[in-house]
Amino acid sequence: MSKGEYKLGSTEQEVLQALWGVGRGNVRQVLNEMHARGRNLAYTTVQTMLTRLEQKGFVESDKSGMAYIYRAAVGREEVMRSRVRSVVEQFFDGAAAPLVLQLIQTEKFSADEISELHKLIDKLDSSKQ
Amino acid sequence: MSKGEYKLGSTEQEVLQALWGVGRGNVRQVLNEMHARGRNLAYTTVQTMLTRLEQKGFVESDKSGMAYIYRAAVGREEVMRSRVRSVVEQFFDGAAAPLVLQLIQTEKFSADEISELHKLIDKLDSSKQ
DNA sequence: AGGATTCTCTTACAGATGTAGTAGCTGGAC
DNA sequence: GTCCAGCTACTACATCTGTAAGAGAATCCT
Repeated sequence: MSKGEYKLGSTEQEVLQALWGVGRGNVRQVLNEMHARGRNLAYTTVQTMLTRLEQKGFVESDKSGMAYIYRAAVGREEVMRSRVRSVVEQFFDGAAAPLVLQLIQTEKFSADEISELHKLIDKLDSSKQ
Repeated sequence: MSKGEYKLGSTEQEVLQALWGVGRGNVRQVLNEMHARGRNLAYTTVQTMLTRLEQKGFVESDKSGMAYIYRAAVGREEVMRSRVRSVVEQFFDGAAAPLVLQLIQTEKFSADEISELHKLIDKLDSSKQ
């Protein structure tokens, strides 16, 4: 089953994001990061979240002195890709291209971004045939 | 938080997808669609889901004779876009272009898809400057 | 009419999630 | 040595989700 498919509640996700933000740290540091991001939770709430995230395998910790130091056990990239995958599966029948098309049509891109895309696609193009 | 914001559980989503699939129909029809998609739930489970979806405003119904006929109150497109938006916010700081880049780099596209993309981007390109 | 079928309505219940209080341990300040 | 600030551990509890059974009403078959 490859991965238990990143099933997280929304607050859990926020905490994980904060942890990615700090890299590694104890509860307090993650809490502060959350605050910095405008999310106010109680110390113990963050603690609970980190514990649960650890139980689910998204986070690891080691005890250094009195406090536990937490760090993410899964990469941001990895989780992101899985989220994108899930959207692609659910809404585009597994094909990513239509999503790209839809993004290009709906979202506004700057000229820079466009030429960036251009380059990339050209590269794909030539490596393909 | 923001407004309504499509917050659905996973089974709720599946049921909504099935409802999009059938267009409009009663519980039984949605149930059948679910079965067709390989998802086996009890009749009453689907019923519960539809009721909850209605409470949340994702679905509407009207009584025709004995049975309720359900239909989605939100478009597939709309929900999809919101899901994509949420990924973009969470992982790309709100900018869609990086997601497109990441998709292009990670996913495999057929030659057809590539030329399709090509065309689209050319169009964007010229309409932009 | 009487049973079978099919709906809706009501109720249940376990597990996940969000949120947090309280108690107790511990290392440093004094 | 005592006290405090900070950390963990344990506990709590309301909601939300997934899943469904059972009761009762309308409809249909024969």
